[in-house]
Amino acid sequence: MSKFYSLGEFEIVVMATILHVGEQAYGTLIKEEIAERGGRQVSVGALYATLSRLEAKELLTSFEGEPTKERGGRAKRYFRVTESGHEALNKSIVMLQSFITDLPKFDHER
Amino acid sequence: MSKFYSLGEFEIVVMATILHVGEQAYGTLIKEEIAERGGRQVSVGALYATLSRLEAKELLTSFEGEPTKERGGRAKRYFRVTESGHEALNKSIVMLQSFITDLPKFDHER
DNA sequence: CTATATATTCTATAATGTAGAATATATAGC
DNA sequence: GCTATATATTCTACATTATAGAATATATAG
Repeated sequence: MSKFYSLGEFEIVVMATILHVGEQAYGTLIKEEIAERGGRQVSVGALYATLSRLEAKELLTSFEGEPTKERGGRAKRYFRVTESGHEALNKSIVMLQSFITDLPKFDHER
Repeated sequence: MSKFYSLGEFEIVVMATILHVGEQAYGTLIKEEIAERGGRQVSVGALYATLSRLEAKELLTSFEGEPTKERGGRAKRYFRVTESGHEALNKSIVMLQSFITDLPKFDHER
């Protein structure tokens, strides 16, 4: 019995991006992918705070990976969407679509 | 020169609903339409707070109308989406669509 | 003038969104 | 082994959005 959480706008972006990126999804790469796909700048703080909150709600899980071999640096933390994360994302998307599809055209009355 | 505001999830819902409802868009009707269209309960406080914030950002305008003739009661406050409101909504939708379209299927690894 | 229906505003609080500094940790090169 | 540097995440702080429900306003019916 998984509790339903309605996702915020940025939460939807983050969850969807992890699915797009797939197995290689870790913080910095997710951040770059969001910037590229959405033409939108994201601060590290914004992203990691959201990742942590989604993990706390069990919509994501994470595990430690290896540091980049090329040049070193800190180890990556990889993220996966959980099954209830998928449900929450799908529900949020379906719900949003019901509002944003077939929008009447803007009627420039002045 | 209109400043761009990225809309929150509920803000998108509210803006889109006003467009769907059209000329008759006032608080209580918007609330009912959201409940019906999205299968989602909305408290009066949640809705009016959002309407006020959107109006403060000039993404909506409002004007006083007449009270309901059928039984009386307080006058309605009608809402209209402004031109910059339209822009903001469209940008938010396009941005979101770039994330939620062509989502890879969930791969039930366990 | 009181009961009731309709509608919005007010008061509080929780959750989400956001930024940037601080920290951790790996490799390269001397 | 140090030091510089690259990579990556965590921490700290605060702003904005989201949310609920009580309180208030105001119209008509009787």
